[in-house]
Amino acid sequence: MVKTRFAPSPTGYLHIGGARTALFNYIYAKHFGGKFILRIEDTDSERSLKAYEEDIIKSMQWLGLVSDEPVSYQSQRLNIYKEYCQKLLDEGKAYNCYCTAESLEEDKSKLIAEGKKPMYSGKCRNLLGDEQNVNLPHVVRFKTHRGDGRLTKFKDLIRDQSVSVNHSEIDDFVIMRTDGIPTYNFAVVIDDALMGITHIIRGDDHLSNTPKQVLLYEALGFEPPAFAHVSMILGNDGKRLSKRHGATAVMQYKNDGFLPEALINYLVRLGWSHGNDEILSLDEMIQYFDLKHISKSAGVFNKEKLLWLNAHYMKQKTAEELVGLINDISAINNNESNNAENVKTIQYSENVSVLIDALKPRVKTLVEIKEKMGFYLNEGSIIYDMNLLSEIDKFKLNESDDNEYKNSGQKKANVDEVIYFLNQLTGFVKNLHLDRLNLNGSACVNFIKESLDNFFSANKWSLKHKAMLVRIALTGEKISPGIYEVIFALGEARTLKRINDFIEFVKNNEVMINK
RNA sequence: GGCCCCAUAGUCUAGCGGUCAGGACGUUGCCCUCUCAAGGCAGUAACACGGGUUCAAAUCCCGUUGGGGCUACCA
Repeated sequence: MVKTRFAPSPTGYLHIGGARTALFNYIYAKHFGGKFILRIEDTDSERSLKAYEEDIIKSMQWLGLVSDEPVSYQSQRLNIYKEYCQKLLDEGKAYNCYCTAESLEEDKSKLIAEGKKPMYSGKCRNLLGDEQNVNLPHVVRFKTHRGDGRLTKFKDLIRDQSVSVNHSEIDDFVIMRTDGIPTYNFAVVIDDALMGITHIIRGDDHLSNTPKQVLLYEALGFEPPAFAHVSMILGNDGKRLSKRHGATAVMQYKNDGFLPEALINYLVRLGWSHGNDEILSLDEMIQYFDLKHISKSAGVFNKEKLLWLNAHYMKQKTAEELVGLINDISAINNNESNNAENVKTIQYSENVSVLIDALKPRVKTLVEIKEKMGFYLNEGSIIYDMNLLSEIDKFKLNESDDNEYKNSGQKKANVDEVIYFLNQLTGFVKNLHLDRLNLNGSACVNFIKESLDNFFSANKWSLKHKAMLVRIALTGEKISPGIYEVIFALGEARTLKRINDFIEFVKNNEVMINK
């Protein structure tokens, strides 16, 4: 049975590179009906943090990558590593090293100064029993085969070729630290072997470590698993992805309003392909995934494409689902920054439903939906911005002398005409009797559309020339969903109030408009 | 420095000896249109370089260049 694992160290948040590795492992195992497990490699007590551990687990959950076994922690398996270390010691495959960090550092800088490879001298390699005092601080080093001139090789499934390294390149590396905690290369081999991992899919930053691990598998009498090294994700400057390239933490994407299906889809296509397929559900990924089509070269993270995918997946959600998702992240984001405006949770209603459906094609993230609902969420009065005056200036009541206006060039809107129009609009809205209509959302929007169209044509007005004034009156913005939807979402009372408020705004700025 | 890995448009990629080098994001133009989007249509743009092998090379081999990784009592 195929069994894979994702083995992050809790020394940082789960970032998108790690998430992609986890995803590859997960869908590879599922493709073969196998198991996927999560193992926390917390052997670096200096840098490991509980908070990061929790972040990793939460991120994995959010992405839907569930471990088939309870999450394991290396810090809870110390006795196991000790046991195997002793075995190697007993068999003469490892030895205690009493060299101090200072003397090691000295040797190293000396070798570098001489232009030689900085490798361990092997000073403690052949200490006799009576030359040792295990009560003294010491590490355990693995006895490699330096000098035998042979190669250690392993096959990499992604490159579809063997990678080999000469033993002269492999140092007697430390497997057990002074404090009795194993190093990465040692613990990872024991865990993967004991946990029955059949395929190791990991970042290619581990490619150079693999020969050491293969040597360890042999010394321990374990069968090595299959290896597959995925190249790294780079930032847009071609450098290894880091915080300065913007968001890298998975949870940050959640909070920024991305859907997990979008992130997963983006990540799977960053380095893997299935012909020309771009949109893939988790099930489809599982069905089609293979190592053969994983790219060997590094990929650059491209947020534009992620946004495109996110927009795509948002369109597939119902308005009600989106409201739930938006409220969910608003709660989180508001804990961090207490912006009163955003604290409000959105109450789902038919008005909200129509509005969100109208907004869907206009946004790329959940956060953006809420931002663009601002005019609706704002229950008080709109503070009309002065930059709206330029739109008011363009207003012409009588459209038949369009050319006259254009040709006269300087002519500004006539405030009396603007107000006349707004008053007419008020009358129109009152006559709609929106509150008394018994229509569902889309039927009501249609009714508003027909009525407004009739109202305009009866006055020889066109939507084209009048819509903007209606829009800015009702929303305070130059950009909004269609005005029919806006009127429906706002409802009669708020629509009338805003028109009235806007009339006041126009009156108060008459001087500016006629300037 | 040494060792290892990688190389198709701005980006992600298809390709696995013979293709008009295909798709997607982006970008540009047009259509649609109450603004902005979305959508539709059209366009733009790539085999890093140099040698081989072969009738034929983006594809195979070798160099060069460029990028990345490892070289820890980090993972």
